[in-house]
Amino acid sequence: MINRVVLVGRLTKDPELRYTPNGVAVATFTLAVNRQFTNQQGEREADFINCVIWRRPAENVANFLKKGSLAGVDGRLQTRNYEDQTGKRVYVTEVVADSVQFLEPKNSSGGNNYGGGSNNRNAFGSDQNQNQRNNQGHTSFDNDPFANDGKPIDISDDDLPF
Amino acid sequence: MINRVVLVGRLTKDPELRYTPNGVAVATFTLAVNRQFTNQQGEREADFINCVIWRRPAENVANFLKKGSLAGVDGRLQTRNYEDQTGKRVYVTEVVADSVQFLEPKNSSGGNNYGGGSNNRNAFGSDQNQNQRNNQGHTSFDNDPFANDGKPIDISDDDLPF
Amino acid sequence: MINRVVLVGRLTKDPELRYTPNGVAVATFTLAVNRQFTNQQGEREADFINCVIWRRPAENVANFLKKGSLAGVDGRLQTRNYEDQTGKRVYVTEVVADSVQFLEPKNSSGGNNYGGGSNNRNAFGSDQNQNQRNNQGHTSFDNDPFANDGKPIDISDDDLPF
Amino acid sequence: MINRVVLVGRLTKDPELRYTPNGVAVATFTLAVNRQFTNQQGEREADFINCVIWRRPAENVANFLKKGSLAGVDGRLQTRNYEDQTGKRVYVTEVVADSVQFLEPKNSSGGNNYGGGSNNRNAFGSDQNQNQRNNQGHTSFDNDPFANDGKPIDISDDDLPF
DNA sequence: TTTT
DNA sequence: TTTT
Repeated sequence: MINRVVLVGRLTKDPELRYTPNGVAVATFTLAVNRQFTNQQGEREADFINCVIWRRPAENVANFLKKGSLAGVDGRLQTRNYEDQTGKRVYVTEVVADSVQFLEPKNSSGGNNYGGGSNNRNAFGSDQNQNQRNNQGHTSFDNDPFANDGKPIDISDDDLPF
Repeated sequence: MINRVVLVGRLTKDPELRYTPNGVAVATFTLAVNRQFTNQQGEREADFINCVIWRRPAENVANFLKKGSLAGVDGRLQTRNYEDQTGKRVYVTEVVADSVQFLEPKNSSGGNNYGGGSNNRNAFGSDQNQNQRNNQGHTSFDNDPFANDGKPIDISDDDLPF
Repeated sequence: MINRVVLVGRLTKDPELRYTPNGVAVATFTLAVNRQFTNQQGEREADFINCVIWRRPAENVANFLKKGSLAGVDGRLQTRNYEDQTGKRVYVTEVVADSVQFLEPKNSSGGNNYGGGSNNRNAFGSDQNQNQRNNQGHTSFDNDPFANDGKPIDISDDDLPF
Repeated sequence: MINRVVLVGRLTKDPELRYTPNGVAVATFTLAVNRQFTNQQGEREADFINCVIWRRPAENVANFLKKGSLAGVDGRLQTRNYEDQTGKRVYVTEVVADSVQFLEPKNSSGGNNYGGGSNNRNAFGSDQNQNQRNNQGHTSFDNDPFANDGKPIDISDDDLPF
């Protein structure tokens, strides 16, 4: 059956890189996609779409994108559900990316900081994401890749698309 | 920015047709889209994707699709959030359809009942959705089109895409 | 860069199955995709879009689709050019399918013949495409997969997407 | 039926803006979309896809895009055919854009010239496209919007999508 | 809360 | 050269 999504938008935060117990990389990020039309208050709203990407491109995403980066995603919609702390079932819809395109101009450093993000991607110094970026000290997880806090959910190596 | 979704799948239930206080039709339905590959247990899983369509095509959807119907959707991803009964914020991602294509063969009546649905679309007799289908006794609403129970959320005429 | 096409339409003819000199299967077919709106003469026109699919799914297409079959295509646009008999350069745009979905109902045999096609897919008897369908007597080619007549063009194993 | 195309690529030349006899604007341009994978010679090839856009957005395209600009297109595939000078029928596949997104950074002037294009969009001085850009001296046409030379083909107001 |  |  057909299931295809194409998005172009900006990352709302730096991407998160994690590893399954089997060592498979998975990056998650949220794209803010501005709507074409303004609402009745004349504001241009945005949709905030959670995206997941696996394996090698996950590491590229973590290395080359940051908060504010313009990116294109070609992927498919996936639904999951899990039980939250209170025992309530939570339904999640996210985009599993087949590929992510980096749409920032190459020389998009320094001045073009887009007002956010750590921006020390290629820089030395303290970076709280550094260990993940460098693929050491893998943050292994067996749960929701969008959860920071390690509540066990249902993502494991089983979710690998291939 | 680019936000495009194309799906082909089957309705998990009969579509729901409602009307905003201003009398604008909106239909909601969920598409089950079978995944291309089987999981590690060898099962073919599906994604269950909530869809919304407005105005005239909403009435067509309510009239021509039912549980089990094969349909194609061309639309965009939309995110919303609202507070549930317990005060918890719920995040929703759904597809706002620009168009819905009916992929059932024309003569898909009688024998081809696909084992589900009320299937009295053009028939007489008791149909709990009949009043909506016939566009009388409009179920007006000012809330989540996916909620059956009228808890006020955030969809109103403001959400009309044009 | 992003290059994505999704189509649903009907085959204008039985698909053509060929093999590269290296034995790689490639199927070609044209989808008639009816336009949403009628023209000023009130006619519903169609676009006729050439599609190519490689390898295993190519053989599935040849085996399961025929003239008039409803099919969905998820793929990308490709452009090529070649010199025709008269030395004129011809520019071609076609869709390279990643996947093709068969949208005919399973029991779409007998009565549902859609007035065209050989329709002896699973049948015995004379079938002029049989040798291709059965993967014997491979029609090897080193040219335009849409050309019936073997004029050498530019498609070879080099064109394999992976 | 479903017919959807999404592209991100760079304009191979400045867009061409024309007007139908009825004064409807139409812009044409070609997008170079780099392929994801390199060919057997290790080169990254591109597909060159002709695009058309009508009415108001056509004028925006002519005003804001030029050779080398990064742009996204959301549209549908269209096929046409016409008879060339020699009486030979020529088949054309192009993308009719519903919307075009400008993906260049705002401050993409001066230094960021991307090595091509006239780049005097907002500048004074000789610009062979100026009259078109300024919407005076409309280049009316009743033929192929991709032909520079006015050979009558088959595009007229009839081709307006709405 | 899920379809064939 | 076009499908239902």
